[in-house]
Amino acid sequence: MLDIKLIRENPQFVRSNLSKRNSPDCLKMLDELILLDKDWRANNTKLNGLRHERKQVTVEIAKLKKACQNADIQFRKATEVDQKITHAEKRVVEQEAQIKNYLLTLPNLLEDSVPVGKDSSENITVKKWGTIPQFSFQPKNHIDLAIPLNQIDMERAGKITGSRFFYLKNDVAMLDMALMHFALEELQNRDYTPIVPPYMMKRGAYEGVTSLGDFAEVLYRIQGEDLYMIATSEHPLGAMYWNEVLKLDEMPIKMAGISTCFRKEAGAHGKDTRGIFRTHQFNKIEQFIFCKPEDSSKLHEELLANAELLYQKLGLAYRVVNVCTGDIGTIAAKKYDIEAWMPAQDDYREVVSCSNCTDYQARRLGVRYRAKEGAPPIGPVHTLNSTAIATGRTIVAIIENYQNEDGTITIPQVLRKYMGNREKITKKR
RNA sequence: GCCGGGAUGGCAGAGUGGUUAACGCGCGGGCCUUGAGAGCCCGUGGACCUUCCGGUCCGCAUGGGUUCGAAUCCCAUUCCCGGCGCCA
Repeated sequence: MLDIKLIRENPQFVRSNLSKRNSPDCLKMLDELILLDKDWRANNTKLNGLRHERKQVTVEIAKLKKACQNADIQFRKATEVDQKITHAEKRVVEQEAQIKNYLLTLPNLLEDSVPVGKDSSENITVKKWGTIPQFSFQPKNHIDLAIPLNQIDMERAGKITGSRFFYLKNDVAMLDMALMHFALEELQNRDYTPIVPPYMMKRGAYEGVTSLGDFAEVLYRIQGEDLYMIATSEHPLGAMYWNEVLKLDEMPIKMAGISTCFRKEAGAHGKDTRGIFRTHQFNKIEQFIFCKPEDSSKLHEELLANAELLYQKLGLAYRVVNVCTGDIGTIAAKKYDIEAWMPAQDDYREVVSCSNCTDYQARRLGVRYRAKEGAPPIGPVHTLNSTAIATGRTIVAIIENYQNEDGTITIPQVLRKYMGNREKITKKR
């Protein structure tokens, strides 16, 4: 959510920033919001005047009653003003709801270093790491490797839940846990607090951490309850301090979220349908930070560096892209993606998304900070989030990058200690 | 799930139908002081208007209701505490 005061005081600045997003709707909304806000303020002032009038009458009645005098005239006046108030209130409440809706829909302001572009094809590669593996044979995709080894069962998952679900079995089931354990240990060594959050959230909390469009497209709702399954632990971690005021000396708060993620993938029909690359359910370790505004740029780089180091330790080649204005999404002011090399696709694919949400998410959530106990709040904090490891896609990368000609898969060195010190994934009964 | 108790500013905690959320702590500013502290004075939730002097409204968990008037009475919901029940 943007600061309505900034919109009032400096509409040109907001307008020129939002125009980089290549979305005429968004500029139209901004113009409508500015007019609506002006009208609301006028109506609100009028309403306050009426309420004042109403209070005066109440005071008169109290006086007359005390003096045992007749107050019929005042009662009549009260009823009259009440009607006007009811009318004015209705309009003001409606306008407030509309304004809130505009504010929840308008996207974040972008940082200057975000490249201008129309879609993901115009993201800028800022770094490449590692060597793309060369195979002396035709490399297979993760499914054609894992199924003969009896490590993944897609068919039976389809039978009980439909497409985009899976059973992980044997070594790959262990690999899933090993990746979680590995990422968690690395982050704990950097003072990130491990947290298992709730896997469901109320709508009100959810509106604070995500954009309204996500409710239909990605979130599973629990029938008959005001609860949504989390799409990432970013959401319950972000909502953790909902409507709270943090103290300066307790920031930055660095957390490592541990959770399964649930996504409808409603807008992804036909994309990545084979295997476990894009699924309705996967495990993920997520990094999340609450910090002072002046620290967020620096910490954004830290989150990226943490994620990069994990992929370096896993020995997976990747590139880092600076996501452009047309692809960045509603809440981020700047976003990096890490894309790992996927041999079967002969391309880099997204495995990490690392965002600086500046004050946008925090303002929606009402998370502010104060200098010390007793001092008044200074303003909204900044929030940042980044994948550490999402197991599904990382498993795909490992299986494909570490495949051997005989169809077995070498286990990356750093994961062996979590997998009984075995070196290879082989066929299981 | 049942019975009982509760939710008031950053914190602690009064107010239990009549305009004003007491007192305190904390925090900010001022006076005093070589300085610090103590002491004293003023201020300290949010929104809106403003000619910058000030003015108005909202705010006592949330949403309704009763009343000329609600932190206070009634109903529903959420959460917390205690007791009972159920449960991996």
